[in-house]
Formats: sequence, C-alpha cells, structure tokens
Amino acid sequence: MTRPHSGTAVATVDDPAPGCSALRDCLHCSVRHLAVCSALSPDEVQALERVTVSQALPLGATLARAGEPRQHVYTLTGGALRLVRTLADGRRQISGFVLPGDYLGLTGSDHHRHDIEAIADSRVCRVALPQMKDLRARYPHLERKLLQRACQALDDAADAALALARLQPAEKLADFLLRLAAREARLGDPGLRVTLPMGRSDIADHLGLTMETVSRTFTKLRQQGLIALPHLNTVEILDEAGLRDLCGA
Amino acid sequence: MTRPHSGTAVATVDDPAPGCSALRDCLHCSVRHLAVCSALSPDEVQALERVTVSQALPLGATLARAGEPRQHVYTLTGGALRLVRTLADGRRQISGFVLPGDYLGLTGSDHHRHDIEAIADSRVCRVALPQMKDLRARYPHLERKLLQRACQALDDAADAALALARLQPAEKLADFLLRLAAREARLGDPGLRVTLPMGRSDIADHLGLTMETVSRTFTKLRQQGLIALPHLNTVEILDEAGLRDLCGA
DNA sequence: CGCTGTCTTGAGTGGGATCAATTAACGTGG
DNA sequence: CCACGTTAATTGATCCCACTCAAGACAGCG
Repeated sequence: MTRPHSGTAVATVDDPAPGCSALRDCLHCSVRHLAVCSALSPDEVQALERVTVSQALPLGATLARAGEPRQHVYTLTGGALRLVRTLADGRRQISGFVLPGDYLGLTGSDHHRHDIEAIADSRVCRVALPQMKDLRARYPHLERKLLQRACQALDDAADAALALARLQPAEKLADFLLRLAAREARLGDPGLRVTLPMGRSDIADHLGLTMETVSRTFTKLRQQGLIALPHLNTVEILDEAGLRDLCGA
Repeated sequence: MTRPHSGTAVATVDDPAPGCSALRDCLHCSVRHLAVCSALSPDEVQALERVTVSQALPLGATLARAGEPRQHVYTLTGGALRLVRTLADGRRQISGFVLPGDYLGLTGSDHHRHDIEAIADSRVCRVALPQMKDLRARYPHLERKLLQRACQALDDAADAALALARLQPAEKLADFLLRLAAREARLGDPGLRVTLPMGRSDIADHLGLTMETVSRTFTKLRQQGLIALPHLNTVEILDEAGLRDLCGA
C-alpha cells in the first residue's frame, strides 16, 4: 500500500532536533542538487547546516495548501509528492510529481499555487525563505543553478503541454511512462522496471483523463506487449522503441 | 490582414547597420525588460550597444526552426510571434504567443524546441549567446531578473496545463481571452478591447481544440452576451465577471 | 473470513472532432 | 466602384472516442 488513505491527511511534523543523518542528507542534497558547496569552507558548511531543517512527511500528509503564504523552499530527499490543483467544482489536475532530488520553490508567487501532498512516506529538506534569499545573494552559483533548473522545468512544461493538448490516451500514457523511466534512470536505476508511487486516478488527473481510461489504456498497452504489470504499481517496459514511437518522437 | 500567407514564409532579414531608432529600441527593451541598465555607466551602455542587434521579421517570416542550434536570445520589441511544435503526423501545438516585451531564451536546451514564426510584422532585439553569457556573468542583477521571469513563466505554464487538461472549450476560450486582456493591460492598453494577432486555428492549436470548435465557441460567447466581435480580430469584453467565473476562478 | 478501498471491465451516452458546404472579409484589377 | 478570386471563418451533419454510470474483481488488512 503506497497510496494515501482517503482524505484523512496527517498534519506535517517538524523535526526540531534533526539527527545527524537527516542533516547529512540535507547537506548532501544541497551539494548534489544545487551545487552550492563545491568550494565551501568548514564554517560556510556550518552556516548551511544552521538554515537547513529536515522534515518528515508520512504518506497522506499535506506539506502545503494552495493559497497559503509560502514560508520555505524544499528539496525532496526521499519518497514522492504530488502537486494538486482543484477547481471549484472538484475537477482536479496534478501539475507534477515531485521525486527525490527535485526542488520546490521555483515560483513567482508568494503564495502556494498547489496543494502539496505526500503519496509515500517522504522527507524534505527545507530552508526558510529569508535565509534562502541570503544564500542566493551570497552564492551566485546557486542563482545560476536555480535558473538552469527553472529553464529545464520550462522545457518539461512545454512537453507536458503538448502531450495534454494533442496526444491520445495511449500516447499520453506511453509518454508518461517513458518520462518516469528516464527520471528513475537518472537516479541510478536500470530503467526497465518503473515503480509508480501514485494511483491510477493521480495519473489520470495528471494526463487529463479519467481513472477508467487510464486503466483501460494500461490493459491495452499490456495486451499489445509493450509493457507488463507484475504488480499494480510496477510497470515493466517490454518494448521501449514501441512506446517511443507511440508518442510520436 | 494580420495573418501569414499559407506556407510561403519569408526568410529572416538581418539589419546589419541598425538605424539609431532600432538601437534605441533595443537598449530600451534591455533597460525596461531586463533591468540591466539601472545603474550603467556610459561606456557600459556602449558595450551593450555593441552586442545588441535589431532584426526585422515580416509577417510570415520564421525566426527559427525546431531542432536548429540556438545562436541568440531575443526580446520582442514589436509585433507578435508564435511558438509552434508539430508532431510527425501534422498535429500541431502552439506553446505560446510572444508579445512585445517578452524574452526568448529561457530554455535548458542548446537547440530550438519550437518553430518561431511571426504572425505580424515584428521586430526583435537579439544578443548572441556567448555575449549574453558575458552579460549574465557581469551583471548578477540580470541573472536574478531572468530567474524571476522563468519562475513567472513556470506559473503561467502550470495555469495553461490546468486549462488544457480540465477546462471545457468555452472555459478555455474565456481563460485565453482574459489572459490576453490582462497582458495588453500590462502594456498600457485599457483592456476591454482585445486584439487577436493570431487566427482561429492558432487559437485552436494553442488550446488543444479544432478551429471549428473555437469558432463555434466564439459565437456561443457572443450569443450569451459575454463578448462582442466588432471585427474578426477584435474582441470586446462585455461581461468580464461572467467570463471570469466561466473558467472557474 | 469479511471488509474496505482500489482497480478493472462493461454498457450507454454525449460532446468535440471530422468532413463538407456556405458565408464573410479582403485585396486586386478591370 | 464593382466583379472577381483567394483565404479565413462560420455553420451544418455525422461519427467516434472518451466520459459517465454501474457492476464486478482483486488485494490488503483487521
């Protein structure tokens, strides 16, 4: 069971005295993902440790709600989150899934624009906004890295928009699976076995479909021999080339 | 006639010896839109002038094609462009429309990801990539401004994705018109009269619809008294509140 | 073993796409 | 100024696919 229980979201829980391993994770993420520390002195590392807080998010917990004022930026160090937008009448869209290494804070707004919910037991590394501002002022390298990430995110957003606007359900799903596989591959995994931390309706709300259509499309891809579904949340990519020219690339 | 003729795109034409007005425009755009020059010395302005080139784009001209290596960044100083992606089988999506003041260059790729086409007689201010790199290294303020813009663009992309995924045709069109009106308002225009530089099929390919549906939806909004269409390319917003709660905001 | 929540599968409907024809807008040349 | 030709936009008729509603299968867990 990797899915959150209905609507009973547990409140977020801080980690006021982070253990050394959590702190090391945070620094690690800062180093690896934001490349701040490439040439930091020991006291600079100390300064970083002071502004960095690890926070646990059990499955189903909500990190933020749309409309709330933003207080921190985050880097996901483990687990998975979803970014949810809901219309007045309940229509839902999932702007994206946040996986380990992803940075949360690239927005021009001072309020959250999404509900941010944990779809697996997760852990984030967080920095308060004013302190992040200081860091960015102090390390131009960080600013540059953030801009790089933002540009990459913009490219991804354009790809997603094309998929939403013009791909058919099977193409959307193939595209989604390949994208997920590529992301897991970048984190070191082989790439043929993709784990889906999210449920069918999350996929549907991400691709602009219904749960039923997603389910039917999974069966269709399976019957065509393009994928296998050993478990509900595990997809094995049998014919990557086949998937790839399904989504017209 | 503000629409490009069929497929006969005129090649882009450089302006090797830009007149003083073009140069002033370029500097103006750099100042106003990237806020580089807020505290520049005269010789720094000279340096900027040297890297800045104005380029005219007649209606129908192509500034770049998807797949080509990127050579410059641009700021649009007049007219309008469209960013087009085309699938192998001809399905088309327009990622966005570029209006005066917009910056072209926020991408992580070193190749163009869109066809960039002028949908009106246009003019861009361009800077070669290596020189832009220098500028960014020299002026941290510029880097910060670009990041701000990228973040804003990301927010807009999320909004667009929600619209593509979950809004109905009438809602999509209402959202589009309001967004366009807001954009014109930011450039000083009153806001009740929106000029559409693009044709119906461009709107369709932007919203993930067909030309016919866009046309039908226009008539529907008109019959409901929400808008008026004095000319083909002019929309008058009669009931802004009505439009606004159509798209669920 | 039954309960709960999720996923799958089925049958029927509706809305946007498709195909096709008409109308409108604009520019040109007589 | 008007008739013509071209291109874009509108309107109409039909179809198809994804949505909707509903039932059934499956897994996880107490």
